[in-house]
Amino acid sequence: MDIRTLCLGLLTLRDASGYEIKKSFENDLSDFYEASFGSIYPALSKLTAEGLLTCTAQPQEKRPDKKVYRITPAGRLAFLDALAKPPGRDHVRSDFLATMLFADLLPARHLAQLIDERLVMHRRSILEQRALLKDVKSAGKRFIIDYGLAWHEAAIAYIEENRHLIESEALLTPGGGS
Amino acid sequence: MDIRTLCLGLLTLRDASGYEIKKSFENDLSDFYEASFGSIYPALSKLTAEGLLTCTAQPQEKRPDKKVYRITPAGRLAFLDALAKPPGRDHVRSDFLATMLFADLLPARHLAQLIDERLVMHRRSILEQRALLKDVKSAGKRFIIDYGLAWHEAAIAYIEENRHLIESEALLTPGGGS
DNA sequence: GAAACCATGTAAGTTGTTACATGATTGG
DNA sequence: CCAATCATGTAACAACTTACATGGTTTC
Repeated sequence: MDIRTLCLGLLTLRDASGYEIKKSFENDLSDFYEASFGSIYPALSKLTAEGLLTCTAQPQEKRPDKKVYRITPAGRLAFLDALAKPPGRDHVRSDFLATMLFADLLPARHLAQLIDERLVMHRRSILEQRALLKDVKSAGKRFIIDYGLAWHEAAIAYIEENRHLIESEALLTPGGGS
Repeated sequence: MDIRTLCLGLLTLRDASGYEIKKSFENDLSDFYEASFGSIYPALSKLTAEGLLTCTAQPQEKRPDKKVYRITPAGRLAFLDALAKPPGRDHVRSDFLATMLFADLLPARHLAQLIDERLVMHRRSILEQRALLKDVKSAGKRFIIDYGLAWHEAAIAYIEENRHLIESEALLTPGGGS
């Protein structure tokens, strides 16, 4: 599913501006999707040009107009059509895991630090997602946020239980450099 | 980490041809990285041109020469340099989870089928990864394959325990179409 | 007073995929 | 006999990110 289609989908949940859609990507969707303004704004313009969205400009003083998008009936149909197609497979790309593959090339301290930071990141994500969960009504949104939480917790558990397997083989270089 | 750098890294583990590197991506790395021939072959050519790899063509009868790449000392340094930089954050993109966000727009049967297929996919991945695990010696490789297994297992557990939350809200459309 | 937030948009650049081009061999 | 495996490579295309362009407001 491309950004364009996801924007359309998010607008089935509520009317929103490009900026608010970006926030959505950074909050609820942050664990399994990303999008920058550079892809969101053009997507919204194009969808509007195609009649799948309408746009109402709310004049704001001393600021660019806030453009609130609303999905049209044609937009809803188009989105249902996209949803009906079998979902593609996940695309994952983890620098962290790629690095762990080469754990034995890293100085022990550096490796330990990377792992510690990873754990911190997971714990921070858990706190953020839990905070979001409080005012979520939609079952779908709750499901995916909880999924993210379960994933972060599983990752923490796995890493804590197994880090010794790679740390015991890491390079034992005494002096790091400076 | 881009494909280019990962190819370089894989060649720190053993000499390999482009074809074999592709296999590696489809096996050990399949859960958290992907790469097509269209990115691998040009990457290897470029790395060779830059002196980070050497290439030995093994003539094969009735087949294109098999080009076996080997990392050079300069290549090793370049890779260590890349490893030293802090890893970027994960990039995940899951069509499945995006679809689940809109579970209430889907006919109940379709939703149930998507979830069932997802579970099948996870179970198949577990079998494949377990098979790979048998002849793995490197601690790093073992760590990441086990990580994948833990992830698949956590996903199955989560989905089985929570699918009812979205399935009870799915559209109750009696006739699907045909 | 600096950083982050609000608010939109474009253009250039990166990175990668898909499809094409070629073709023998092996296993079911 | 059909599909998969082995084996390499290129060109066109897609999709997205980064950086630029602009500028007031709120929070620490």
